Amino acid sequence: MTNDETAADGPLRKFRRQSPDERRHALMEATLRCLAEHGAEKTSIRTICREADVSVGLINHYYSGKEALIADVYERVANDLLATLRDEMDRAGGDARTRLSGFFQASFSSVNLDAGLLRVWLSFWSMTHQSHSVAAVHDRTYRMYLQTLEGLLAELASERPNRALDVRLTAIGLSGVLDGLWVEWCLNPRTFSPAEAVRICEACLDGLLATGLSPTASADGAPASAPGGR
Amino acid sequence: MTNDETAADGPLRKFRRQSPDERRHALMEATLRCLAEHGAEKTSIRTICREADVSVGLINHYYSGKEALIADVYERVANDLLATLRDEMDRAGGDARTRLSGFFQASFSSVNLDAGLLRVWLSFWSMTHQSHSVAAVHDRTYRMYLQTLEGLLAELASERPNRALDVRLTAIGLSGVLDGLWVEWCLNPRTFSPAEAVRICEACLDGLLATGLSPTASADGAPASAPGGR
DNA sequence: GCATTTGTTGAACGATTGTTCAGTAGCCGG
DNA sequence: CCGGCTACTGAACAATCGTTCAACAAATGC
Repeated sequence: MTNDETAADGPLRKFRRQSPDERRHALMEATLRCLAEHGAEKTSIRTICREADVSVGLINHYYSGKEALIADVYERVANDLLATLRDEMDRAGGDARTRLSGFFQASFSSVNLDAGLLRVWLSFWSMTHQSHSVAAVHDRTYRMYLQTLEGLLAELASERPNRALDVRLTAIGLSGVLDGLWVEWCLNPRTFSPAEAVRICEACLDGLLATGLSPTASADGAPASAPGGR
Repeated sequence: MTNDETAADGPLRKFRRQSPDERRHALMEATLRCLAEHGAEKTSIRTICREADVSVGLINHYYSGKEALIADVYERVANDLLATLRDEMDRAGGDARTRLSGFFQASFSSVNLDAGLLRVWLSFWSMTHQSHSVAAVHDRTYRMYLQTLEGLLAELASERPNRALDVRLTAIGLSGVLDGLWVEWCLNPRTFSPAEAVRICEACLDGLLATGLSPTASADGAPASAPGGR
């Protein structure tokens, strides 16, 4: 079952040589499955190798260590996620507001709403402290994530030139709601539904757009009754 | 230095007997320091015992295992955080809107903005999968956290009876922004400032209040241009 | 002062960790 | 068909993991 050799190969072959690219990809996939299933704490070199159906020594042949492997997986997972979100966003519609809604809905689609996926991201985040490379991957991918949101918001702002809008802060706020709700849903799916999460994001976006979060406002965090607070 | 015996005790005493409550408290504090410093992966029974200046066997005398100890720490940390937030909130002012601002500011005060503290929470969250008790602590404490926000929002809604407001969903949204921004700040403090985080929360709150998130709205997550959207 | 209670120790257990490296074997050019 | 390259194996390593438990010692009551 774990060995999908063609039948003609016979039982004699001990292993199959693969190109570095193929093998690296297989190792990353196996690592991903292990992280999702057991979490970072229980994911050992041996667990990964058993999942990938290779021997313990192979990982250190392709990677300098466990840390480098996981950093590589992080980069791949983050890029895949962003690509998926962008696809769904573009599929949603033409104007910026509709595409933002598509972004929200894709964020809370069944593909992403998985406790295993949360375990994967928690593993990455826990490693940012001990591993420079993992922290670097986080910075790089999160910046791209923000840039995607900023692009949409800039487009949306140009459609409504009468209002000022701090694109950077608004994007940060959106990513905050999205991430926060996603984490909480994965930790306890019974608290709210994905559809409710999307509605919350829409409402927050409207609030961020109305306020504008203009950079000219006072720098300190004074509470100050909100200007449009009625 | 680690032994603060009174001078008269002399160098002969090997250890000091303590009451179960004292010892349990000391073990929890030591565990907290270890989780903040090294993360869950590198926090072993031996690390904790060295930090608490006790022998390896003592933990299993007070707790059924590592898991039970950490669940206990989780409960304590979550309760302490909520108590602090409530204090700062009440200190902020009288009306609900001002107290909510106080809640925001306390969430992003220097006490909470610590990468070590994030490591602690990541440890807890990663364990919800393998440990029933840790998951139970999360459910219980997060519910109390939500109830605090819901109380403030209900109070705020009663001050403005003309608008409908889904208190539950709004509280979930707020907790999402707060958590999401907090996690992201701890992962990379250079992206935005605490004061900016507070401003974002205020703007999101205004948006949530304006929309009302009334439960009568369509249940599906249809984008639909927001009713009050200018 | 002595016996009792029990908080505390620390050696020892088997299991598992990441990494190393000498050796094996699949595959490709000849 | 055969040498050579190298992807690959897997035993072995030292270190560390969580847990156990018999022995020890500090406090308490007598």
